[in-house]
Amino acid sequence: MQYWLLKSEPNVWSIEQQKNEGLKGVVWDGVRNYQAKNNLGKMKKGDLCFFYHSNIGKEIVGIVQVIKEAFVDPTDRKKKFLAVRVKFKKLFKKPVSLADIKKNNNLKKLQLIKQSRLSVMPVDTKSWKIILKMGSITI
DNA sequence: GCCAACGTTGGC
DNA sequence: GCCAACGTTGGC
Repeated sequence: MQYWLLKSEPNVWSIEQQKNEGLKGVVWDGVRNYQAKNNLGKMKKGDLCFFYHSNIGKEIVGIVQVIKEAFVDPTDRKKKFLAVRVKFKKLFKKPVSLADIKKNNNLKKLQLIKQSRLSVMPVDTKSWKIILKMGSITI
């Protein structure tokens, strides 16, 4: 089991919309960055991902789960990039803001801080657990 | 709205 | 293959 963080602007794709799609989930497409693509390619069915709202909110708001491993992004005409299918899993009781993450010395290594432009990134188990606690949820 | 940090493109 | 110019993302 591997953990990830997915980023989206809530006015494009919010956790609420994700929730509304229910069990069938949504295709996570539109990624046009090689580093993000490589990460998508490593995802396994069942992996869990934090769902981060960029720009508006700037906080981790929930968790989604990978239900279909990487395939060619249907929106990519050149068929170079990948997409996965994810479904809504859980909402944070208390969203964990970027400011809170920055304040926590144990989360210094999160790529979210260093590489703010990357939209798909791995999260190590330790950080995952810390953030779950901060959001006062269990999985 | 500004700007830093990246990515990408295209001329050479 | 290098690098300048340009475009985009996202925090502030």
